[in-house]
Amino acid sequence: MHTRRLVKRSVIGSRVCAPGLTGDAAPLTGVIQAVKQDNRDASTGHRRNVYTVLMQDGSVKEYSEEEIAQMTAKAPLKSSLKSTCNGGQRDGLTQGQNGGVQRGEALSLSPESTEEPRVLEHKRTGRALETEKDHTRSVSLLEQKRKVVSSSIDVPQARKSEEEVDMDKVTAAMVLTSLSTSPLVRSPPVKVSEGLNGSWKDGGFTPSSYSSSGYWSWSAPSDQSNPSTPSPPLSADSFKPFRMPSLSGPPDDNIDEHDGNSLLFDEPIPRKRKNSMKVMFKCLWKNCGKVLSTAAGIQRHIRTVHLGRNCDSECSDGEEDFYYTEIKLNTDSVADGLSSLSPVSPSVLSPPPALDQRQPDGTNGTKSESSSSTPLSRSAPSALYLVHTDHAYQASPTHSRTQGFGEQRSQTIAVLSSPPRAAGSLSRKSRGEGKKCRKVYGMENRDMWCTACRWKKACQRFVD
DNA sequence: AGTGCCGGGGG
DNA sequence: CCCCCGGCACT
Repeated sequence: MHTRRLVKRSVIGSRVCAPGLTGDAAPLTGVIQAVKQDNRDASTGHRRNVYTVLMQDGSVKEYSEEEIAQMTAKAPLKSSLKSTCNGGQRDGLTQGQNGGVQRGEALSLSPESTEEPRVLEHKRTGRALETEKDHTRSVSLLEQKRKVVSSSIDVPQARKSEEEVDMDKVTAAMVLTSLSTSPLVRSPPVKVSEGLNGSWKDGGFTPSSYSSSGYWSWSAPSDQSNPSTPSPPLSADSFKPFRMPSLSGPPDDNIDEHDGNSLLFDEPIPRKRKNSMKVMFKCLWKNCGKVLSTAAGIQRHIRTVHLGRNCDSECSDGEEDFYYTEIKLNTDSVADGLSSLSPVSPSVLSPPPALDQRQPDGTNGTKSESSSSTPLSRSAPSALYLVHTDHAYQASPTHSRTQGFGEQRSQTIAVLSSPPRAAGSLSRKSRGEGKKCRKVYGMENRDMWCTACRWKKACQRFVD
């Protein structure tokens, strides 16, 4: 099917690889300037297209459809052009995650696919035309490319060189395009997030712009409801700036990303995503629940307030880590995309409220709503927290310290910020899922439980 | 079945 | 109060 779709559409602006006047010896690349149908000329009787190509050397030539197709298809060398132009193979390669299906088609290059190049082209000029006609396809390709960006593929380079060669006026545009483009792709989770974290975290919260790694969402405003497409895309605006240089190099980026595109494509391209995350640090000390925006702050808080140490961080033995938890709030729409339940309301973004509700002593009835142990558990989340928890033992420092019960540190857990169970039973909230004395100490050590647990009351030690 | 804890009891 | 437990809601 791809062939059908690929071809026959406007290819103006597409680059092609054509044999020089002398033949294959010196292949030239050129840009299709016009296409016309020529019935008369067809020796075979059926009509065919004649492409007017502006060659890199400035000359203008006309080629029949077949000629162009062949040129591109035949010489391996030239194929570079092809890939350069359309990036088709890349698309196929990188599909991994989602949307593998449709992309697959892009992969195969048939002779006809010669025209595919134009897809790429839309970076520059020809895009408007093709867009209109074949935007659907274009979009998918773009998407793919975007996704692929990070992957290491040699294609890019080839393309680049080609472009340099044949692009004259277009070159500039290309460069700009590639530089500013695609948001892309999978962000190396950890790295990115950390880096970003620090920055915004310290400065107060900046609700939007942080993209978390691991989660992507596609919530294009206009069409998040595309259940069938698992693919996501992702990209966060914030990435743009650095992404190019480091990740994939200019070449692959490709594509779209220009405003122009967005205008041209009426389809919402999932690219501009905002994955925003916030990181908060919550004190886990019994009945404290203080939430600070910086790790240092929370550590200091714990050190001074709970551990009774006044010295600076130097004298810290790291114990503070056990008493606070890092919470990442993912404001983006993973939730809405995945859970498809409720549209996200911005209001939910602020973590504090959610956290606060339960910290009080747990007796007011709202205590355990967010679970720290079940990832993505609740339904209809509007935002989600990634809780990075270190231990929650705030019990008696001496105890936990020396005994070291579960030493599992750093578990990353996702918790939803919106009141999970609102929908369900009103009377009873779901029970807290965090560690409780019983779990931590076991029935054998019941005497070590907090009194509340002993009384079968809401645990006050491990308040989640 | 195991767990969390509300709502009630007894001292 | 302190301590304990029946029993329900959840997982």
